[in-house]
Amino acid sequence: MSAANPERDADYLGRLRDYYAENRRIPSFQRIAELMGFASKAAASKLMDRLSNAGFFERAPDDDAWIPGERFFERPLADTAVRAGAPDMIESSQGQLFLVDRYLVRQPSRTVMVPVKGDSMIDAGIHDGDIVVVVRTRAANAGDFVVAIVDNEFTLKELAMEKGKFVLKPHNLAYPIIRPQGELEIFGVVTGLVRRYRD
Amino acid sequence: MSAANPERDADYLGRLRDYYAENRRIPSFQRIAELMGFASKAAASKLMDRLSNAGFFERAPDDDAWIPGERFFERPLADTAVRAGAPDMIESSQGQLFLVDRYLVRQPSRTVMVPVKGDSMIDAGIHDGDIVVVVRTRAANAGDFVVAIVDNEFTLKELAMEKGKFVLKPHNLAYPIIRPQGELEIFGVVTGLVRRYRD
DNA sequence: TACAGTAGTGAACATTCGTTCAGTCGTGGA
DNA sequence: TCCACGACTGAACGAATGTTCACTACTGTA
Repeated sequence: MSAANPERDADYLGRLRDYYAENRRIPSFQRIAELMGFASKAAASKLMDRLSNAGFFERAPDDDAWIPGERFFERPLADTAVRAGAPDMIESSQGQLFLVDRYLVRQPSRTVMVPVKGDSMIDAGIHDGDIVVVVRTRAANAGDFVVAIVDNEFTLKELAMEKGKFVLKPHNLAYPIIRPQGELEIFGVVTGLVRRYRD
Repeated sequence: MSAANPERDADYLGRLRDYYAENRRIPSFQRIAELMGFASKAAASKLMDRLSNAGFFERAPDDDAWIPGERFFERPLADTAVRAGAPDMIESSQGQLFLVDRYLVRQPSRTVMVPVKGDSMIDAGIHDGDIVVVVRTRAANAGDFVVAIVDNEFTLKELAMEKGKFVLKPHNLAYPIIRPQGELEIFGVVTGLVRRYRD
C-alpha cells in the first residue's frame, strides 16, 4: 500500500463501529483481521495503534484490553448547506462531529432517563414512548417542563405560575391543569428528549 | 457455602458493575476470580451462568464472549427515597457515554445526525432545532419519515404514496404536499430524534 | 529514478483464555 | 441424624490471544 490513507482507515473504523454496535465489544485482532480482510493479526494490531492515536480507542485501565475512546461514539453531523456526497470522514474535514450523550447529558450523576407515558404533552411534541432526559433538582422555574410527584405518581407537565402559586400545565387540551393543594414536589427538570422510530 | 444465596450474587453483580463502569468491559473468568476472591476460574464460570440466567449477561452473537444483558444497567434507585408508582427509569451511571447513543444508533457507519430547520413536521412532534438520527439508505417505505433531496436542499418529510407515485407529505397544514417531477432522491430514513431544552 | 515511509504478510512465541471434571465443604430439608 | 444440593476447589487441556520481527509491496516525493 502507500502513505497514510485516511479514507481506508475511516472505512475500517466504520466496520469496527458496526461490530461494536452489534456485539458491544471490540473484536480481537484475529477477528479484526477477518473483518477487514487482513491475512495477519499484526496488521490488525497496527490498525488499532493508528486508530487509538487518533483518539478512537484507549487501553483499559485494568489490563491491556481495548476500550472505545471518546471519539468512537462521534457521529457525523450533516451541515445543511452540504450537498449530497457521502460524509465518510475520519478527520472532520468540514462536517462536524456529534456526540449524542454529550449533547444531552451535562451532569451524568444527576441525570435520569424517564420514559413518557400518555399524551398529556403531545402539543409540545412529547409523545407516548419518548424518553425524556431529566436533571434531578427541586429548583425549577415557571416555563420549565418538569417531572413532578403528584399523588405518589410521576407526572410530566409544564410548571406554570397561576395567581402566585405553582400549577402543572399539560400541553393537551383534553387534560386539566393540575392545581396541587399543599406542597408541590418537583422530581427534576426536563433538559432533553429522545425518540426512536420503529425500525 | 450453601443453597442458592441471592445476597451473595447481588454483591458479586455489584462488583462486576463497578468493574464494567471503569473498564467498559466484562472481565475474564480469571479476573472475575480475583475480583471475587475465588481460587478457581470454574467458580467464576458458574457465577456467570447464574447471572446470565437471571438476565444480567448475555453471550455476544458473534463469538462466545460475554456482553451486558438487559438487566445489567438496571438500577435499584432505592437510594433516592423513591415511592410507589415510580416509573422504571434508567439512571445513567457515571460517565455512561454510550447509553443514549446505543439506544439510537444501530448502524453507526451509515448513521448521520441532521439538524431540523423549519416547522413543516411540527404536527409529528418534530420541532425546529431538533436533531434527527438518519440512516443513509435509498430503500424507504411509504410511511417512513425521510430526508430527501429536493432542489439541492435537504427536506424532512413523510414519504407517502399518491396514485402510485411517491410524494413528500409535511405534517403541518400550512405546507403543501411536494410532488416531485422526475426522480425523488432519498438521502436516508429517520430512525430517531434528539431534542435539547434550554440550558 | 532512487528513496523513504507506510500498509500489510507470515511465522514464531509465551501467555491467557474458557472448558471440563472429579472432588471438598457447608447448609437446609427430610 | 443423614442426605441432597449448590458453591467452590484445583488441576488439566486445547484453543485463542497479543506481541515481536524480518519481510514484501506500494506510493508520493526528492
